[in-house]
Amino acid sequence: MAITLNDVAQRAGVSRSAVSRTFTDGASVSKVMRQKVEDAAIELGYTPNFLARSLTTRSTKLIGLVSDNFHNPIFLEVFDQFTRGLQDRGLRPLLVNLSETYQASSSLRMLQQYSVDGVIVASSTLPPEVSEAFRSAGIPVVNSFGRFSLAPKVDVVGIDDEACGQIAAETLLARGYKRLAFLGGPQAATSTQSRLRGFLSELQRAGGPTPDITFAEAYSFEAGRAEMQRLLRETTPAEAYFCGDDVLSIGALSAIRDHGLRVPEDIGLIGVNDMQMSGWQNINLTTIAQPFAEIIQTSIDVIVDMLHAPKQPAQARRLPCHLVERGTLRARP
Amino acid sequence: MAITLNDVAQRAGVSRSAVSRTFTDGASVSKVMRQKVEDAAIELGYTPNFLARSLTTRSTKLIGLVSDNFHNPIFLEVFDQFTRGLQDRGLRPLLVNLSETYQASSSLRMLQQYSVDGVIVASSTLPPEVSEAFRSAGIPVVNSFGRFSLAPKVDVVGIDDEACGQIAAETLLARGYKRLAFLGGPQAATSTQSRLRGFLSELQRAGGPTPDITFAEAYSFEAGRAEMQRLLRETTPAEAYFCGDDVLSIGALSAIRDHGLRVPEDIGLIGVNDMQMSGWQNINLTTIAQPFAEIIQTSIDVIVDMLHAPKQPAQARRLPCHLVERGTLRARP
DNA sequence: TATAGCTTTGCAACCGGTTGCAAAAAGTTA
DNA sequence: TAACTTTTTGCAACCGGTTGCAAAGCTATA
Repeated sequence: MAITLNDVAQRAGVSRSAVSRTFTDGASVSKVMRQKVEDAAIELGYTPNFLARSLTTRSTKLIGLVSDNFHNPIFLEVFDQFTRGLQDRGLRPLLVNLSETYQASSSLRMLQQYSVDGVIVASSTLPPEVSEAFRSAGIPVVNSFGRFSLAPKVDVVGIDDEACGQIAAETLLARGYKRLAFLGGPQAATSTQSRLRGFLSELQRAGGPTPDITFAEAYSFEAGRAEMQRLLRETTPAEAYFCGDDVLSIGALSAIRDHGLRVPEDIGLIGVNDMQMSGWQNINLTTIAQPFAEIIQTSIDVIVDMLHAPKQPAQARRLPCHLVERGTLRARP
Repeated sequence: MAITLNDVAQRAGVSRSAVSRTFTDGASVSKVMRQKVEDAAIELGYTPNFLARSLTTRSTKLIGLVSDNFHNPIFLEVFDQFTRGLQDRGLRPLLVNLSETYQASSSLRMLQQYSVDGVIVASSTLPPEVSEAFRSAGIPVVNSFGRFSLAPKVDVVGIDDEACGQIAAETLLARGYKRLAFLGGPQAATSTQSRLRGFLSELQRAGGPTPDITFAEAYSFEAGRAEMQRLLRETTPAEAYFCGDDVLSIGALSAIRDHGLRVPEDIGLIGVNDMQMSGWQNINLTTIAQPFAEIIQTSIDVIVDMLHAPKQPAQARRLPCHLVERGTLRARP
């Protein structure tokens, strides 16, 4: 069926090794030999089989890209940038979608069977153990969008979630809001916890109010909407909410408007992420931007480095966030 | 490093073939042999190398998932369902992101080198030649979201774009709109052309008006917004617009509201896709739903069938769309 | 108990490549 | 031209598996 090394060798009247060498950088082949082989190869339409090659070179150029975030719109941008970045470096993303029916443990086994060169775990909600399992299995791994830690067991590239909470607190205080609230993502998510911690500590430091604290079931529109509906029904709403992320904020926004209240006049809202849609004029959400491009670039750099020099001590990197002002917070008093 | 067949064979004191057979369904192994091997395998933590295996079995279970739609939010849902569907059948998606810097031709070469078992081209904008190239190379391929044709050169699973245009026309006429317009996606996109054709032919059949016709630069929020801004500035707007897709509609919606007009009171809008966000209360777009789940399921079924019985004659399947009524068209008069 | 028939097993070749090694070829130097 | 280097080449073994084939082991039958 497909053209192999042997076919080319035979056609060119040379040894198999000769053919192999012309397709291996840095191997010793004379000009005339190379010419002969290349002619035959072009004639037959030969292209070397990467998988067979990987058997001896021990490198497949396959990178497992595992995530459980196939519902949050920001992840389309994330996948876009990851796939392009990997492609640019000659690496191939093998996509893994974790869910109830497909556990992290089976993905480890699977990625092992495919001899991936490395794994990128792209998720702000998966527990660190998922990434750690890859490292224990001897597979280079980086956890993108993971939680910062001073003594990480695997390499992590993410934002400074605490600083993020801090920025939210500063911003809301500077706008003169008095009754504040935190409307987080799922309570178990590592990102939610850290953002809350930063938010609280900055409020305390600045002598601000003690905020109400609630959590949505997920980082999703529906969850944000449902939780905000509950708050509007059962409580006296705060003046401004720091929401776990943008999609949650947009859900909350819709609940507030449905309830007949105006944003930012009656209630202020600030999110996290700065996803594309937050900039859409009919949403126009004030939010704290994550540096997606940098996180992804850095993650790829880290994994590429590991391919060449495996088993350096793990390092956690946190990249800075910044405020993006739009229309869901009132102006400075 | 990794545990191989040999290690297990040695540990269990049996031949390599015996080990191979215990890990191959349908091979002949006695109970006691299987036990011995499995014990040794578990002890050593052995798991067979899929790539080495693929060399002789000629099946990698790798499926190329190629797309150029990494910006339209619906594609996150699409990737989610594709990856899950493939995983459920033991197939692995090798993701390819086509762009200016990464052409279809290099992706063909690349996927050949990785001996993928098949390819899914998921795009409503790529020309048919992209899919056809895979078929010519002998790789089973299905074009998801591709354009219907009576004599397709490759298998296609998509919606009936013409019927879609027809539904739009019927709906707008039934609502009593008189001045209609088509605001399409990129003029070159196959989907745009067919939707327009169906729209026009139904208007004509029903004795409706002749609509204005314009095209946005892309299926994107910005493009829809820009084109609608231009229309509002330079023309007398129509009473209702049939927009190329939802994300385009949402862009148009934002332009209309910014211009001080109300939807649906001043201008009506109907999209195509029914992506998640269209249902969000702050958008609430009337639209024509694509049966994403069915298209994806069918695509996977088709490719799986091809793995077992390759080179059947190509077939184009079109799945029905349906209207989803929300808030951007006025009620029946 | 010998014989036929079926199952289980190991040998060895193969899948499509790479690579260490030694022989052959080509290039240098005296 | 002989002796010595350096480069190029092919052989053969190997990467981690699978599989056709024939020999070995079992069971059933006469």
